[in-house]
Amino acid sequence: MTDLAPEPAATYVQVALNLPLRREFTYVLPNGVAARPGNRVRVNFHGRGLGGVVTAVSASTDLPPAKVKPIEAVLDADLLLPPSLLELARRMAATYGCSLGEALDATLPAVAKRRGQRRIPHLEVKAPHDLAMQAVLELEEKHQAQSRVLRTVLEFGGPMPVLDVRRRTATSDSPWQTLVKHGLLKRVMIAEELEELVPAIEEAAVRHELNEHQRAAVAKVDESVAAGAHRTFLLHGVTGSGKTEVYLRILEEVRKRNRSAIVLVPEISLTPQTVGRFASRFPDVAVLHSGLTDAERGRQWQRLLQGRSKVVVGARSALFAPVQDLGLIVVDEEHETSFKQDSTPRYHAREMAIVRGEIEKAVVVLGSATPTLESIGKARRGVYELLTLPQRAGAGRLPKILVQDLRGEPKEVRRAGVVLSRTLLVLMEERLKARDQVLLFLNRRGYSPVLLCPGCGEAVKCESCSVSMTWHVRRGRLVCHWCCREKRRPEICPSCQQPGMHELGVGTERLEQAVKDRFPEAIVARMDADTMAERGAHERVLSAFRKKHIDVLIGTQMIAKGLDFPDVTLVGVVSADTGLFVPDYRAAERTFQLLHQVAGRAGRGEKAGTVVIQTFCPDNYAVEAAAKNDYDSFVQQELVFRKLTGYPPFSRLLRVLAEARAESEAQKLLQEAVVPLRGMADVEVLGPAPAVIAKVKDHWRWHMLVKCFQPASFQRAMAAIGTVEDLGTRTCRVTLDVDPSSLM
DNA sequence: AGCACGCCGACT
DNA sequence: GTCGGCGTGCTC
Repeated sequence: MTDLAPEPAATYVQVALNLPLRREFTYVLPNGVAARPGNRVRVNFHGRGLGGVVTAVSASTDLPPAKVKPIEAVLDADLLLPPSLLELARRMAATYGCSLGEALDATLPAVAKRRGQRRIPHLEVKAPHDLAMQAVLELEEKHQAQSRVLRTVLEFGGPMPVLDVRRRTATSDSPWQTLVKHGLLKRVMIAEELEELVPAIEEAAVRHELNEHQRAAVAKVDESVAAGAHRTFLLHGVTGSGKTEVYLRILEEVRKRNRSAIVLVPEISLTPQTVGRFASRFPDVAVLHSGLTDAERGRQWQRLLQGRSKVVVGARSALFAPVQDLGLIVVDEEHETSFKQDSTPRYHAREMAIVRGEIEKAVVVLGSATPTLESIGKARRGVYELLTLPQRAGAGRLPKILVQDLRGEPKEVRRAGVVLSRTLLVLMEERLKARDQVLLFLNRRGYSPVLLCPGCGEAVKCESCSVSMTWHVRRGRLVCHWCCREKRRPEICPSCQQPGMHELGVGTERLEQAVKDRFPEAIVARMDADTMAERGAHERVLSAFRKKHIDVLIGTQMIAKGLDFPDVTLVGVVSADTGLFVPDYRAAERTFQLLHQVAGRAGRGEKAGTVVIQTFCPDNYAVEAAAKNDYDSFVQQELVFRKLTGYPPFSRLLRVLAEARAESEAQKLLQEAVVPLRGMADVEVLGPAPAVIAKVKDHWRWHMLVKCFQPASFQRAMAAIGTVEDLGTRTCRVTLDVDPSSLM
């Protein structure tokens, strides 16, 4: 009865799954199904369907055959991940200590589940309104989480995305799931609202005349592209020096050689204005922005694989565009922190751009008016080639910068809380009379960052985080900027029961109020995360500003970058000091960058611009250098500080963060993790110590900072720390951050 | 990361 | 007595 016919040889594949498991799993290919490395597959993993990527194919396996499950399906067989991108993902996993599957997930577009729009889970109130209201009150006693969730959804007034509910209430899935089970809430799938990013070609394809510096830069880069070898350039051009025109010319050259190019821009710059500029010059440009549906993203991918688009513009993830014959990668505004992903895999697009350049023998151009110290350091060591654009192109002139020492302001101005110096007020009045436009920059949203009891000196703090809550007038609530928890404003001090809580400090909301009070006839608009929550709001305000329907625009970081309005002749930095005293070695660098960028918003057109920088620290070297527009002098001084302290560019940093409900647990975990690092050559460890924000969402945080002075010691430190999933426990989460952008 | 199994408290 | 909370273990 034995069937002697030989079994056809089975084929096994290694599959990387998007899980924090740093190993691959073996599956068997069903008869007649073929797969290659780079194919995306669907597999059954522990009872659930998961997408994965084939990384290797083999004829045998050491595993007991019973354990090996078959591949369920090979997805989009024609959409094969190019080997160079598989290699890039491997390098990413090795550098950032994530699993290959996680790295690949960042590299590949999401599989479109359905044709058309993506549907995301929402919660809506199922019970009648008064019943739900009653439940909120009843649950307040014993199930605060459920009460908060229900209240939040009720107040939202319609289906609310689950993600937002969780963020707003700082809870897990379990409270809303219980509410669903009890019939108070209902989970519904609703198509995500999407706006089309229309690459409106407002601007004609003007080819600006290049000045000699621009010409030299283009020639240098083109020479390298022609040579067909990898090379990284650092293009340092002052604001308004015409960096974009340089990129466009280099792109033209690359296209002439029939090679493709990727342009990475910060998320915030991905406006129709920028896109239009590229689109008008390169009709086949593919724009990869965050508003694309998964299906659209997939289609773009296909177009790129087929070589139908050869120029790609996009934010961080556009780096993984599967273009053929890559010749050039541009990273515009290379100092922007949005190039660093702040969730796993915590990669830096700039670093990965260079790796991709190495793999595919492409030229990389990093551009900035204020390059990071890391990049300048590399340029000085000859790792990058420095190209400089020292003057403004076209009509623009550098603005006049005044530093206003706030220490000299009369008491009544300071006591008012809202600090608009007389200098700034006089200039505003003058410019508004002339029908010019004014930008006021303040990097702090809300009305006041602190609500203080003058009696006992206690500030209202978030119950879940160790930060004070910000008072938001329009919402009429206190908001925690770390966990988004909200609560009503207490009438009396929570600690000493005295009335008369006092608003301390100034945010954009308060500034807006002050400006409206002072200039009642002016049209004032505010741009920050609060006013821009609505889709399309960003575009709407900027377009109104462009049409001069707004006289004064107040904003946070959001207005610091890229805005180019010819009638802005006055820029006020309301407080240059907000970022100066944060416990981060880049405090000075970030302040300089910000001041420089903001100042660059003035005098873009024919008219001369003025910038007023208000500060309590006029002697600080970052403020001084920014006021003099002197990047080199800033770098000179900052390098001395970095050398002395051993921070980048003189080391590479590695941050390990442990978070747990019990503080001692986080502490203990790190104290064990640090042992193998102690005494390691060319490695210095700071900590373990409580993190700057010691508690977030009821989790206590400890961290340590590892300075690695050699590439080899970085590798050793990474190996010694081991895998995060081994380190972490059920109750203590561990995060490994290479080249961390935040140390909080 | 999920999602199972397995053990202790507050409800019928 | 059970329902249901979240603490360990495993995944080809």
